[in-house]
Amino acid sequence: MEPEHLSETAWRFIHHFGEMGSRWGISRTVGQIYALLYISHVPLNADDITFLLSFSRSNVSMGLKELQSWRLLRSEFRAGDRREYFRAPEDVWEIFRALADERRRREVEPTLSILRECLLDPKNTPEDEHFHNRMQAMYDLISMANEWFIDIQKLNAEDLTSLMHLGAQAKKLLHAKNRLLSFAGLNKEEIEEISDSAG
Amino acid sequence: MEPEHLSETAWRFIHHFGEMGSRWGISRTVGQIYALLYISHVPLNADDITFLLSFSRSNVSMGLKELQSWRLLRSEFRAGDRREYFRAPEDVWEIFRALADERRRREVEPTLSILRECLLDPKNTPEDEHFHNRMQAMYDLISMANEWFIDIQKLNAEDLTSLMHLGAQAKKLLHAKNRLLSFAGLNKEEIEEISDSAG
DNA sequence: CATTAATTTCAAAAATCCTTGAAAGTATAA
DNA sequence: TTATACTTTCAAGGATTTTTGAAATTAATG
Repeated sequence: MEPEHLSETAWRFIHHFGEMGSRWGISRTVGQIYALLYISHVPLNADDITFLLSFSRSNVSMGLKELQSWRLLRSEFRAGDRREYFRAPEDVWEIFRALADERRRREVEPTLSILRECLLDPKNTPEDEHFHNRMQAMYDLISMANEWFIDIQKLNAEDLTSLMHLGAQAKKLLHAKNRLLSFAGLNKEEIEEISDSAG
Repeated sequence: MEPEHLSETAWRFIHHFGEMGSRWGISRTVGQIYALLYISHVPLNADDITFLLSFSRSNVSMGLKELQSWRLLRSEFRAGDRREYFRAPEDVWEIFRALADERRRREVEPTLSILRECLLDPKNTPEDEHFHNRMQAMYDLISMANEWFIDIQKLNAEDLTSLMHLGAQAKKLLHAKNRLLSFAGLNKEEIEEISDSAG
């Protein structure tokens, strides 16, 4: 059972994500394959993808392999059919999280390692001193963002939504909460306890 | 006055950021030029960069032009010297913010436009319906993250730090605050007022 | 075990992206 | 105005990345 050809709209979507992928270190092909799997209402096998996107079979195979290395695919087999069927996870936040986490591991962590190494090197001149400070500043920011993402990653889609809508206002909240609790005459430990129980 | 050659450590740093750049849609050269400017204790002109990194003069010129298009450079002139001297902003958060904002404008906004267009297209079949829902889900997440970043961008480095350290706990705070204010017998408007004044 | 179905590997071709030097452009100084 | 110092443009060449088809591999079936 061959799948139908793609609609005009579907192709526009797929094409755009191919282009975007190529700006993000993922090849055009891989971007398009993923976009197709993302919008498909039914899991697809490699031949379906080859047919729908007109790539070579081997290109599709390599693309699927790469997507799997990013942990971005689910796959299944069917009775009486040897072929493997692929699909993208339902939840967009889950997809984004997988992608971001993999980049974190492949790119951010190695960068932090290099920075740590460089920070250990001896400082012989005032220029070295300056260099050291700049690297430290960069290390601090990347490290903080890295930790932050590890933390955020634990949230489900709903909690993420409320946190994001909170946005920059979260800072205000912290102040407001502490002020209120001070009014109420509570001490630090009691504040923490209430915060925890409210999660 | 020629600048000295780069130290071993400096070269390691520059080389790594060149490689990283090439995974992020910025060419190796451009990545290295920026890394050099970032760690330099003194502003550099195009010839200094050519000398230190051994690229062609024209490559450096184009690289600097690209970095300027990303709003990542400061430049200055000196009395009795026609050459333009470049440097990176001091504040790493400012750099990151400029980079992220430019990507937001160049990549995220166009993606949202395409999605909006696709979402307007007619839904003729159940497959179209499914496709529509998936695009809507993606639109919602990207749009939310986009708004969030616009919001976060306004923060200075210090406030960013406290917000990030707050991390996923911010959600708890929201609940804790509302509970406490309820205890205190305040209504919604009063809560907002206190939150605002505490910023 | 041999056959068939499906997938993967890999080296070469194609496409894309990056770098260069020569030439043109711009602006200051004499 | 001409000479000089510096910067930018651009087409050609070089390097890297992507894509492909043929051949090898793996795995299920009769």
